[in-house]
Amino acid sequence: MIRTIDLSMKKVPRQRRAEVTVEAMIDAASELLSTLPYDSVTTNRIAERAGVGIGSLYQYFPNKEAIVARVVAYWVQDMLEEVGNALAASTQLSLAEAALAIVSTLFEVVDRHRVKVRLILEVIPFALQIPAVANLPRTLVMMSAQAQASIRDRLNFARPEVASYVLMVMTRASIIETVLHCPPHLARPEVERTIADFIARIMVGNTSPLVAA
Amino acid sequence: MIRTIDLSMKKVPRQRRAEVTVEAMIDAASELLSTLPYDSVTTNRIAERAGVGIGSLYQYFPNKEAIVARVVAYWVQDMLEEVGNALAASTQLSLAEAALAIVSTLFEVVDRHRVKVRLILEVIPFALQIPAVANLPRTLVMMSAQAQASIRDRLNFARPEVASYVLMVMTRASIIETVLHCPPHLARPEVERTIADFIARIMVGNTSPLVAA
Amino acid sequence: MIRTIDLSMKKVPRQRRAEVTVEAMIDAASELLSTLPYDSVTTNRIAERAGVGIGSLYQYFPNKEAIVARVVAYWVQDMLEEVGNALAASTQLSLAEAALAIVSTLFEVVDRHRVKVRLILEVIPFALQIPAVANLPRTLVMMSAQAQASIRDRLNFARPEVASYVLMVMTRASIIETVLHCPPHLARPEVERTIADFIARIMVGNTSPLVAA
Amino acid sequence: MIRTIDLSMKKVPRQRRAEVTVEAMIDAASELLSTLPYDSVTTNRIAERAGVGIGSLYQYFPNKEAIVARVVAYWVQDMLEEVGNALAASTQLSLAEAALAIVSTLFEVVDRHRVKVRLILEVIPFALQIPAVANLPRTLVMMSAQAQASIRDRLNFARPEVASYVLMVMTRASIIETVLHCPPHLARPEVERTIADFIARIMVGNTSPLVAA
DNA sequence: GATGAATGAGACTTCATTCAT
DNA sequence: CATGAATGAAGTCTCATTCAT
Repeated sequence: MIRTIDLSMKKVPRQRRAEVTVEAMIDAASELLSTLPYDSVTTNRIAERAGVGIGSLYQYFPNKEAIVARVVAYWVQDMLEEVGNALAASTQLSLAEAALAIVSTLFEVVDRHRVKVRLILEVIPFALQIPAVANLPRTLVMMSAQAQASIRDRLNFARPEVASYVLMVMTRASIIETVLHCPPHLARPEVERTIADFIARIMVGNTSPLVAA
Repeated sequence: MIRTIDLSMKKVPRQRRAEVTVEAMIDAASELLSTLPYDSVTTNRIAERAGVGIGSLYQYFPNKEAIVARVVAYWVQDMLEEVGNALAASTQLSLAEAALAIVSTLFEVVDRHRVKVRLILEVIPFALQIPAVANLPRTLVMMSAQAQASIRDRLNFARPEVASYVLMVMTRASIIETVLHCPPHLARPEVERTIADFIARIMVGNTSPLVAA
Repeated sequence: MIRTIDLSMKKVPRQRRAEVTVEAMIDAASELLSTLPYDSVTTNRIAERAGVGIGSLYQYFPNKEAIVARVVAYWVQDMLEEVGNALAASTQLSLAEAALAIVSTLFEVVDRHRVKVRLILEVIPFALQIPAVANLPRTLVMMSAQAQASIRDRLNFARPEVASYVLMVMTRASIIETVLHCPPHLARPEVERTIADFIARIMVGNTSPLVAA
Repeated sequence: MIRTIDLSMKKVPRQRRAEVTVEAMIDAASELLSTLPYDSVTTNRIAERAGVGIGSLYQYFPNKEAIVARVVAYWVQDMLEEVGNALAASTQLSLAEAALAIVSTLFEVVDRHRVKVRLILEVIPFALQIPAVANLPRTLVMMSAQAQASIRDRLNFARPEVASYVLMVMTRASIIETVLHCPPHLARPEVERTIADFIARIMVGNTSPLVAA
């Protein structure tokens, strides 16, 4: 039922020359996707921009979906790397400080890659079928869990898994929503601080009798 | 830069007969959008399903976008109405109870309209340019504010506007994300309760010195 | 396992205007098939020659195969009509005379439609999957049987069905083969007479003890 | 007007290694042709299956037609050899016995090579332009004439050449047609016997005054 | 000699939109 | 007003063939 995009290549480039070509095609696709309306990004234009024949593109990618998916997968990989690096730097903090650190980190990364995030979440029709994207929620939960192991230990949720999930969804969604669609009359830095604050409240509140039982 | 979809009709139906025709076209479009892959919803098919000639469709709508936008606008209107009704019924509750009530309400409505929500947020490429959709965040904030006036008064955020915005974004986003993409190994009711709980924590936490001061 | 070509039209022409268009397309296809190498007969060229847009072609035919199949079906229909008429005129003859009449008839028709016969039997790759073509053997047997009812009664084959089949295959194949590929050093009229003679021998021979038992 | 396929090789393999390579390419082509739909047999696939680079293929064959033609030529050569051997074993028989022997022989060979026969006669578009195929009728006539020299002498056709030609066409065509397209409701062995019987009638009939005179 | 990356003409097909009837 | 036949630009993708390495 749930189709998954095929990321495999028709032919794996063996020679250095071919590698360069494939790279050029992916770069071209990436640039065009970031520039033109999605439906204007045609395979012909990608090939043209990459400076290769359309036939070459189809030697390595079985169809249009495949190359777009590949590009998106790279984007996600890059962004996750950045997030990972940043999170790794935020250990050894108090709960509130950690919340702010994580939120700031995500905010910064999402903001810098605003265009790509929008493409993935709101433009490319099958983006959610791309494995790297479909796994994002889980990946992010795992990453922050690892990075914040010390914090997690201090938390004491009745259902840690559910709590982590909701916490991450709220964090991620509010950040992305703010970056992409924040009403202009609200000051972004303030929104950012508020998000962090709310996240902290949730974590702190955990110590209250309301939840942990 | 930010294009807005033209919802105006080429010609306003004057006769009763014409009104019925337009309605049939919108119903047909609505059904097809809910049924087929987006790219399979062609204007010709809409006309056919509505039992009118393709020419008639273009007498009332300037292009494909227009009729799709119109359909989406109706969807949004309907859903907002339901949300409004439900919220109105949840006054006079404690903070925690109110949080749970609101979350449950939204959950239920979003879940029932799952297909349409997904179409709006993840499928129809220009949905976010449709005024009714673009205004959704503000509208929801206002609606819940009105409905929960008593609660809002008991809250005491430093920046009420920012707080409301973030609160609503977190609520909305986590609900929608859960409805559309909740990992199967998490029990939905539990997720729902957790969301409500977290929202309550944020509101309750407000009384703590951590924030308001 | 045995695929059959779909001859149905995507849309049946309702208006007179549409009928004319479809006719033009079929005529154009027929002419091009009789003129160009098969692979050069493209749908675009057919539309161009018919003086219509390529889109119009695809309104009525789901694909290239369909229009080619339609053309072939018409060809077969026309030829069968001619054969039928000619056979009807050859009743009331002696066995030998009837054999000659039938062979002559078929020879004449096949020869006049030489180009089309070649296209059907040797060029169009899927011709044998077209119902009208696939049924040809049976159809021909039936037609000649009807026309030559009086003769058939005088024959007395042990297995009439098998005998008819073989008789017709031999007749048809030798005629077509001769028309299409007769070695130039053999005089065609003589070949024709020989074929008729051999067919007669088979029928006459039937009276010999060799077969009928 | 009548184009003939170029069977010549661009370069004649001089080294033993090259010979092996060419053989591999021909074998690969033969297997693919016998296995896949004709349009799926691409030069690239042939090279791949042969375990050589596509470039190598074009070192020895000027184009796709050439290699296909070469394959077909080999097929025909093989089949003719089998026919020859079989016919050689059927001398010294009575007319009727000889007819049955020849027909049986051809039937068996054609049936065993059914797939290749179909490819040659109904699938490969230019097969009839391949010399080996174009000469088949003459070749078969000559072969059976040689093999059945004693019989031929006993026959006494007015125009031996024409008679042989027609006799062979009828035999060949009815056999092939039966193997490839015999209606399922007819028992093949019976059809086979009937063919042989009819051929015998023709030959025997020769002694009757109807013809020879 | 062998390779295989690269090519690009051109095939089929779709669908939003127009306009004569 | 309504119709639906007609349009054609533009998209995806294939495959025989070349040529630099």
